Amino acid sequence: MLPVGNIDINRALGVSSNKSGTSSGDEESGLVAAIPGAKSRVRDRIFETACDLFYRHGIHGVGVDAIAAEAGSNKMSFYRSFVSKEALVTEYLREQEREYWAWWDAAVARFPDNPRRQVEALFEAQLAIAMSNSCRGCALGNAAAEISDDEDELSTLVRAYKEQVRKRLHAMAHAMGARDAESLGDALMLLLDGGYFTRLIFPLASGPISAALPAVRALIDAHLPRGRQPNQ
Amino acid sequence: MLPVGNIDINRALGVSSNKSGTSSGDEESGLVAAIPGAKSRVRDRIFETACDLFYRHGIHGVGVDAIAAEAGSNKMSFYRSFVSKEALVTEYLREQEREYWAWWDAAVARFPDNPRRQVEALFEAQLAIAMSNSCRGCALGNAAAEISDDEDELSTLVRAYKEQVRKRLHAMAHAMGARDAESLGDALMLLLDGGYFTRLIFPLASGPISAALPAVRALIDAHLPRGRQPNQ
DNA sequence: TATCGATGTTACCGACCGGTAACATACCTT
DNA sequence: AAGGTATGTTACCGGTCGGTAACATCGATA
Repeated sequence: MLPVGNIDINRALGVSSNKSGTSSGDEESGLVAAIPGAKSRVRDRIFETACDLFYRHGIHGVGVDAIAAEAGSNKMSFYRSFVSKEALVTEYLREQEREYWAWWDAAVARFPDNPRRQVEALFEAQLAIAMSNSCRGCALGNAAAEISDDEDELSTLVRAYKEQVRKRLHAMAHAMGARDAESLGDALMLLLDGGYFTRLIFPLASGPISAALPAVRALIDAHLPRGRQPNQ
Repeated sequence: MLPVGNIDINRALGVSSNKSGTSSGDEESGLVAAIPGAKSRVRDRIFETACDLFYRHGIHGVGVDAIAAEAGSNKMSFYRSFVSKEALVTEYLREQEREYWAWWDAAVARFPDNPRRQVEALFEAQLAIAMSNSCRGCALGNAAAEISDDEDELSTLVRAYKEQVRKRLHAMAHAMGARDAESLGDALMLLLDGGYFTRLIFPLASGPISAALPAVRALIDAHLPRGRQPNQ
């Protein structure tokens, strides 16, 4: 019924969603049994609504009926576009991951040759997002908190994502010439995820998340070879 | 059916649960309408099972039928001890908070006059818990991730708990004479919660959580007045 | 032995869940 | 105007959910 008011998690950085034309030429051969190739306005609307609702109320907290209704459609149209709720959830997580990396890359792209500034920019961008009212931390991480360990597909997806985060932070720590780069990268990850986690509870930036950036700087300083702390 | 195999989150530190005698004298006047005064073996068994299940599979992921069955009882006996599932959930969160502070106090008690060592001991204890197979991070925080914001009672409870954590860390940072004690305390909280959050995904201590303690030390050093970094 | 409280058992309720069938409409294309 | 495609509508299914009623059983106590 009521319009969604969709505020995207990465709106703050201008990362575009999947609004690409979906031009009506059918590149997928028409006889695909599964639905994933389906292109339609309803499908897009439903998917966006689902993403929004999942993020705001949790995956278990939203039923397909509610999703379809909030998208101004109905359950039957939902099942014409998605084989099951679980398939939708998987797609939701994948989309979140896609948007996350787009956001990450955008934040980092401004300082191609300065890994230290890249890391700082990352935490600046995180803080910027945290200032949004609709921010509820990390979508993938929250999903991990509510799905049980034995839901293999989902938790594998989330695990792979988190491992990517870790790998990238390791790489950046190494690139800036840090002693004990792995340890620094891990510490950065703790600060990052700590920010997401606490943002779930504390409104806007009133929580400890504001302390992330100074801590990041101090930690990097502590891991840089004596004598060259400059670079910024 | 199968026995629970209850491994408590704070078993690692020897913090006892609510095993106190529950001596059969009824201090509560018998005509209390609500159940909370009820004392019985079944109730305790059900409650412990519920705590275990909630922690392992999430609150939405466990029904009262499953709880009662796993406790070797049945739904009817459940509702003789708890007014509703929601009431049980509230009690679960309260219990988790109680156990958490007991754990915290135990970790900190060994160094009554050394706030820096206290903080370090806290993170050591966290790492010790993270080594347990059954560890799934912070029970209260996970609950926050799966309940929607409009569940007032629960989220208020979690918020109060997190604010307590923050307050205590601020106090400790201040007590150790840190410059910018609030910022240091917040950074410590980010590391702490980051550890809980990542522990959800990474098995045992293979995740970034091992980097928490060194980072804590480096951050404290950076916040201590020049000249006196000793103390350990 | 009689009684009473705590517990187990069965059956049930209404609500909601994920998912489907059958049919009606509206629109776009030719 | 004709046909097809996308969408809406209604009704339904089996299962599970939180929650309750009625009755049976067991054990301690008096």
